[in-house]
Amino acid sequence: MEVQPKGIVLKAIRTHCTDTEWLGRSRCARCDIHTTVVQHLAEPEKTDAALKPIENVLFGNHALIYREGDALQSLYMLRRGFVKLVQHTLSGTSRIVRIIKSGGMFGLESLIDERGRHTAFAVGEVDVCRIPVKSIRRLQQDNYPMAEHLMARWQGNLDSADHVITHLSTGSSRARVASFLLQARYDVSGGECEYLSREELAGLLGLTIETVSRTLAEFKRSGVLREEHRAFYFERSQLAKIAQE
Amino acid sequence: MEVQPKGIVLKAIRTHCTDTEWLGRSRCARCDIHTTVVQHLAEPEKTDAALKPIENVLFGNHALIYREGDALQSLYMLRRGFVKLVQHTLSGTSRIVRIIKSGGMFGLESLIDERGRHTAFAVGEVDVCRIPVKSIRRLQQDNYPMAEHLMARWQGNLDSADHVITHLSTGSSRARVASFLLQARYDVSGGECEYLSREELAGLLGLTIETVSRTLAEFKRSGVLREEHRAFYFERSQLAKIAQE
DNA sequence: CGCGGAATTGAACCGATTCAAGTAGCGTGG
DNA sequence: CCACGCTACTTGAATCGGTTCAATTCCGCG
Repeated sequence: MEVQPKGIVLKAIRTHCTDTEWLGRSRCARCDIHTTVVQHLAEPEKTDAALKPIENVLFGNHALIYREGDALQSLYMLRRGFVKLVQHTLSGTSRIVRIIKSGGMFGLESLIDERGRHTAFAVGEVDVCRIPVKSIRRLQQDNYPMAEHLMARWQGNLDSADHVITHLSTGSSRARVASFLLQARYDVSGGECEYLSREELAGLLGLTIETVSRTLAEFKRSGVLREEHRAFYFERSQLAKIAQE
Repeated sequence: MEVQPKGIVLKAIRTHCTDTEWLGRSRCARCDIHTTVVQHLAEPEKTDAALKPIENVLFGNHALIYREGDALQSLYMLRRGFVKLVQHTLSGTSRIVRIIKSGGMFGLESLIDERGRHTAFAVGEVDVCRIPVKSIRRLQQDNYPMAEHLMARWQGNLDSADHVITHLSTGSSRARVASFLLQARYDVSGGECEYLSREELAGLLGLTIETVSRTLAEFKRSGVLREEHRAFYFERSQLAKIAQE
């Protein structure tokens, strides 16, 4: 229950928890993500009722969203920012299992048995929709094509987990860091690239902070990587070569 | 597309592909796994039609079930034995991403976009039901509570993947091997414990064959582990202590 | 019996970790 | 505005652990 991730300090927890009206229908209806979840609204009036309990919540960097073992009554849709899902190992260190990117969902396990599988932290400024399980069930009952979307989400998370196993937890430190940069860069849309700290990178790649730092430094020295204002720049082909070492 | 896992040789591929009658209804109806997938059969006659195309297939050890990148038209329910899901890394080596145990499902991605995410091999004698995506969709159309079961399966696979990340890909070789033994032993029901080869263990734990062999040998020497007739015996508490090193 | 694949064991090597020290960056308060 | 302190990051040197390469043993099977 109690999670004390080594070296990670929780900073601000700002939850601009809005009243139901503010977000209930007016916002959801025009949310670009909304359409991917609730499509083909055959009977809008029913949908509105189901959507009302959805809260829009903002978290500051390092904010705790939920803990491993928590009883989750909601799942989350990430509208902006990144969320890291952390599990602690038997030895007490913590391992980042997945990075959720905007548009992704997490806490889906709440639909199965409510037991949160990870501790979820905000990485940077984060904007989520907290969707009560009840809302989902209600939509499902009304026979909205909810299930298929959810299954696709599950598969997406599974793909992400498999990627961490195959590419970020296997091979030399050079290959892992390169693999991370390739897919991180690839997934960032819009240019602004808020990225993980060295410590978070270490937790995701199963390496130490020092090794990550050294590896990045070496990449920079050899000219395949540039770092400016907390953003990385590189040529894909060069890093791709390193990733397959 | 072409997968050539380093050092892994495909042996026999025996597919006792049965005619539709043999399995169609008579077998499915009394399959203990069947009930977990298709419950509450409101209209049995419709279900029968959907279940008919389900094939029961046997694979020998090391048999290839499908390849990474294949267009899957079916998903699989494992009735007996183990299946390993393998992905190849950028450097050409292969990594075991998940071990499916009897009762588990794999190839669920066929429901999303048909593209097989892994190469699936039989580990030992394997008995699967190959369920066409069409059958699933048909059941779903008829409003059977299929979706929830499938979501639970997805979550189960996700839990498994996360476990590989957190416990089998992190920490010392001693801790990883101990963690594997703990959960492997725990999951084996019925006593007979067909287990993975050293090579497969290495692929799952992200170690080399030699390291796995050495670690197991050390466990045996120090008295925490016994190996007889390809089965491991140990006291949970002792290995649990090692797992948290 | 002898073959071949899997597993074991040894020794040298290499790369990641560990421990320790130093630097850079940033917000706070004097 | 600078000084301070905190944290994140960097860098170095020594150590440790896993890999690599090579040789040997074990075991099932024709």
